[in-house]
Amino acid sequence: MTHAVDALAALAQETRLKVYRLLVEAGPEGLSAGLIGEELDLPPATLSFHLAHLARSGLVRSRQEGRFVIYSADFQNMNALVGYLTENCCGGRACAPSTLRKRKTA
Amino acid sequence: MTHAVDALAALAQETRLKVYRLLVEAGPEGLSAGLIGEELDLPPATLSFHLAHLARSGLVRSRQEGRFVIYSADFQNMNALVGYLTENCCGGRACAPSTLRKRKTA
DNA sequence: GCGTCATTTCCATTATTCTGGAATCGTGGA
DNA sequence: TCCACGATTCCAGAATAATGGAAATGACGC
Repeated sequence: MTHAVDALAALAQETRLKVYRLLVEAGPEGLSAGLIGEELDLPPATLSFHLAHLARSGLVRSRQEGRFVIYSADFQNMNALVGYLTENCCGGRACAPSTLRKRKTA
Repeated sequence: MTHAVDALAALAQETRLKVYRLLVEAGPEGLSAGLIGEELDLPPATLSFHLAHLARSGLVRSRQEGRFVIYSADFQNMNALVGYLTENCCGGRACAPSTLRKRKTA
């Protein structure tokens, strides 16, 4: 529960959402902090603040690679979050909102 | 984009997340404001503030029914949000994080 | 060890959000 | 019309989050 709130709060901010989506697009290889900052044109302190926030939330991982710190999206945790949000949907009864069934999430 | 941030911000708060999950569980019929407040033990002003927030975000709908206002989860918008978050996953390349593929979301 | 470059921490300022009591609005029944 | 009740708005105080410059940390090559 607290985890979910943290994860959602991490994404509920324009800059962090941009960072996150950039990392989702980048895939498991991830991107260095520097590249992200360049791409989104952010001052280092601001970027670091937001990256730390995302990492704390579990939605993003970081690994050191030489002088760089590489960030990447944690797809498992994102998936757990989505699961949590739709848990017990419609109290187990047949679920009218059909759109929820169609997902295959490429 | 702004929509996504609003939706995420709406859920990124313990009380609102509880309300939302309650409504997901309740299904399309929804629950009256009063019932929600009773269930979660919230003062009316606080509850109203959070319900308004959720409704503004589009994740929750409200309809008047006699003297009651009934709130219900908007499953379509939630689904759109999830889609947005995983858009362009891994830049279109074969997607290593397999967990994302398995979802069928009952 | 020393300079360089990537990233983070420190800090103060500014802005935003949460909370809940009291007053108000709106609907329906008597 | 008047009352009762459900829900919302108003307001102000308290708490929390975002921003970015400057200084500190850490890693590598020489």
